[in-house]
Amino acid sequence: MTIKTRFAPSPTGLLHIGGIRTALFSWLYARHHNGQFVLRIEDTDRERSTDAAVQVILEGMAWLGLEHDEGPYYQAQRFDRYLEVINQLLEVGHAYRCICSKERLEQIRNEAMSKGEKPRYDGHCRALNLTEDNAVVRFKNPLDGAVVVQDKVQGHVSFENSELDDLIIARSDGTPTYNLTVVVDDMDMGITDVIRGDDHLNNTPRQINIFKALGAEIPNYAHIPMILSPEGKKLSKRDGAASVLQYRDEGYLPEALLNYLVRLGWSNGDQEIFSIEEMVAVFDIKDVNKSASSINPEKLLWLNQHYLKNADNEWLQKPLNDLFMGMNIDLKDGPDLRDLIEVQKHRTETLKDMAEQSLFFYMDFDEYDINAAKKHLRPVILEPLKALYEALKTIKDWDNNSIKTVIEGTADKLEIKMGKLAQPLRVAVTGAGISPSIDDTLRLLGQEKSLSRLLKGIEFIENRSSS
RNA sequence: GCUCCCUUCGUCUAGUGGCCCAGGACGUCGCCCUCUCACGGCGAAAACACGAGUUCGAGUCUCGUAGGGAGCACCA
Repeated sequence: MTIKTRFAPSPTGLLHIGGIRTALFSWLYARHHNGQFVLRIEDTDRERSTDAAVQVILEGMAWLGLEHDEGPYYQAQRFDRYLEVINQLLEVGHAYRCICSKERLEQIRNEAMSKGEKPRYDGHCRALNLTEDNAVVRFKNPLDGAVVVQDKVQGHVSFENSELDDLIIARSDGTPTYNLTVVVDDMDMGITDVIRGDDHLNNTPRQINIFKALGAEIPNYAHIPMILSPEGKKLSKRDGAASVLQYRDEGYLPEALLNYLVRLGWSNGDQEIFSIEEMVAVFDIKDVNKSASSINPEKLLWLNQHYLKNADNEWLQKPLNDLFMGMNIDLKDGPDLRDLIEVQKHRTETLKDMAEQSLFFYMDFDEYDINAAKKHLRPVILEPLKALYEALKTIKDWDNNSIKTVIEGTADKLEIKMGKLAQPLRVAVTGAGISPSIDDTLRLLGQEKSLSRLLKGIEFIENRSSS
């Protein structure tokens, strides 16, 4: 049978990396088995669902290349079908209407809690055969026996039916609830493998009972552990619970994020680096760990750097360009992006770092970094810089080799160390003490700009020593 | 409270009874390279939650304890 998995996020909050990892595992499982991957938006909560959240799901999945074969389906568009199933359940006696007030339910809950029991609905209306239209509809859960979830990650997990209660499948306004819609959809869409967060494990026996009542085939389940913050707590916005797109905007590459996520709770021996193709080839849901894992931003950064170093310069242009645009930088005034990328990609961790550390190539700076200027733009270096200026001026072919030769030659002639000359030069042309190698820096900057900035640096020292 | 789940270096993990005085990776620290910052190279510190049991032998099996998590909605 063809494997069919699905990713079914609810657009009530922005899709974050926890959701993405679930999506990735589902996607990988489907791809590994040459199966199908369905995207379904669970937007039955019309109050809390937002278009912005739907947009993040669609854009995020596309950005990461987790393409779906079917969908996106929207549950809000399938209400007729859910009602049909609810009525069917009502007719065959697997469900019943209930008019218990919220106050009564609240009271039952409180009593159970105070007696040290698990709060459950007491089945008050179960045998009443009510027909009121404004009643909720409850599913008749079996009273005894047990439901065994044969989970691909968690193993056998058994639940006593006596622990479960008659859950509401339709609200008093007639709208269906989550546990019903999931089952109907998974059934209708022919989902063979449900891969989702282990926060749903407790819902699974209820859903299995509904599947049984419907006479439908029960899918395989795999409940994957949650992702925790670096502190081991629940993920919060600042550690990745915000939109996945934030990672894109911060200059992460899709393959780095995917590689990072796939190694969270899953491994293939000691292998750390996985191309998408390798993941698809070796991923198996059975190898997923059962325990939750904390995210580690440093490792993500390391992977991002790895992928950045190995990325195609041509390909990197687009995302880098977007980042520069976001910073209102006019790229016409500086080096070609491909040339910039070639030198910067080996020394930055994210595209955003790359953009930020390259600003001086595209715009003039008003002030020097105060510490760098204090340390390097000093009178002692005035004459050497002047000599260097003259020498650089004579260069005909502005390439690394001639630039380097001139700087080293000047240092030699004046009997000063390379570093003593290069660092002041760097501060003069970049405004600060950090940049690519000095020859790359000057080459990318261009002869004209290099010279004019060096001249300004010389003037700066002169003004400083005279005041 | 009740039900279910989890527990190897700071973090992600390898490990399916002897190959483990526990391996890899990120991070950290040290050294080397070096015009800055990085990259790179070399090296170091760093873990089987605890307690019983089974066994000739346990990180690996069983039970208990402690700690953590999830669920128990007319949310998904």
